[in-house]
Amino acid sequence: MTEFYNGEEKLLVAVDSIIFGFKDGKLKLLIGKRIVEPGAGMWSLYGGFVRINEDLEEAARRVLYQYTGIKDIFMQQVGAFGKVNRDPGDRVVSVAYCALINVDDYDTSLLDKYGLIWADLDNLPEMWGDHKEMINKSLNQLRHQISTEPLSFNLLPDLFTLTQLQNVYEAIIGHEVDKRNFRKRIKQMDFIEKTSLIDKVTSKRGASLYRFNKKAYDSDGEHSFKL
Amino acid sequence: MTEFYNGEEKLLVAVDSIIFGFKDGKLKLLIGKRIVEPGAGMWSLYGGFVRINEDLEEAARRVLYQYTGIKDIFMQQVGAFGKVNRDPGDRVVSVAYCALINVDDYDTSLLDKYGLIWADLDNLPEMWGDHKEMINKSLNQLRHQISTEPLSFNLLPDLFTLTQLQNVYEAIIGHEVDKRNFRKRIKQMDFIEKTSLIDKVTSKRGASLYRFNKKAYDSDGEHSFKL
DNA sequence: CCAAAAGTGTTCCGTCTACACCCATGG
DNA sequence: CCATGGGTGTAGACGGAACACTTTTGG
Repeated sequence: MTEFYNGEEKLLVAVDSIIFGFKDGKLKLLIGKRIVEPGAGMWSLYGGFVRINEDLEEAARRVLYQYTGIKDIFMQQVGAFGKVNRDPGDRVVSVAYCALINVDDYDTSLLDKYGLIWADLDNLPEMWGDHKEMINKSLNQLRHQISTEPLSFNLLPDLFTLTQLQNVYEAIIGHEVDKRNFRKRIKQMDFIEKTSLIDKVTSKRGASLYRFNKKAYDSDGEHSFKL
Repeated sequence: MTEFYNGEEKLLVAVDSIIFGFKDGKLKLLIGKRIVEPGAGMWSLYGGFVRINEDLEEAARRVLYQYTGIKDIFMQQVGAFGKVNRDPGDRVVSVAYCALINVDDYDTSLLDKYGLIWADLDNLPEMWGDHKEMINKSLNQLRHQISTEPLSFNLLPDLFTLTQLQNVYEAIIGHEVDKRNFRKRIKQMDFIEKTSLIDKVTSKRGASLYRFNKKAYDSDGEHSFKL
């Protein structure tokens, strides 16, 4: 590529991944201990440097895949973090990306290899640099988004019970909601379909299984719900 | 600074400024024609490269000041834009920042010097690269924010009439609202104070002047209004 | 038979919306 | 005297929040 902007200073650009996972009814966060200096041994989001020939989002996906084996999931930009001294190792501008997955859907062997763990969101250790700030911003974003977009379904199997759906919802917003009100709202969303199947695993009585109908959702347009 | 991350690729990092201005009851956008290749002559946001020893936000402020003489205003990050080919001149990751000002509060001599103009938001020309995308994202953000934060007051003098306030509000959200409902909401916000002064300039009858009380606002906590 | 989860309606209250007329004044 | 912008109230619709009991069945 011809370079038009000679004489300008170049910087390291990194991506950091904020991966929220759902497990045991709670939100978790994927973190690991830094293995490189400076700051080796500190808890940290994992990330990597953006290469000259890859998009920011590509870089985020590459890094996610490398550390977790996860691919093809929805990742969303949280923002750029660019204070001069945010990383004592060098001047690094970092772009944070976030994703939301179901912990049990993925294999943990890679995680072990890199020493990554699912930490409890409401009991995080001290974090490296400005990572706490990234996490907070992302969490805010997530909570806002859940009232306009159907995030919860990323965390559930194709068929799920309403109680499971409610558990996911509560984990994200961070507090409990009334069961009857919740189910009333669901009933009005025609893109959440009741099937004739019954789940007998999680309860003795058995609960109806539901399904998220993406086509109905996409074609609907009107989504002023809270889920 | 010692460099810990040797061997990683460095990129150009730029900031682009999305400056919304309010004038004649409408939202405007500050744009100019590119003076450097590639793409010289195309309409563009103005921006600049981030230096190794300045924060992203510092860079945004420096560039804003350089082109407009404006300083000490609230700027907010819109996001990072980092597709590989977004700028044919070189690999550039750009972080967009946005601000909102009142056009008449500032001197235009610098703008003329750099060939910047206040373009009509709803009648923008073709824009360079991904700048249209930046603008749209920023506008969305702005419209969301106006329901949680008192943006409008940046666009008004210290003392303003309710009609002026309503004009600003309508310009941002992009449609008209009912006068009585609007004023009802205002009455419930105790951080918008009626003064005993009357403005006789804009109407024959005269309109009461109001003031935004920042202290009352900050100490209030509860701001579930729409303004 | 009992523990555990599923399922189900109603009432109240606050908020948003739609809507139309009189007032004061300068020119 | 009239054109211009300033100022005011009410009624209905709607949506969110609070609230408790019955059902089924595996162990």
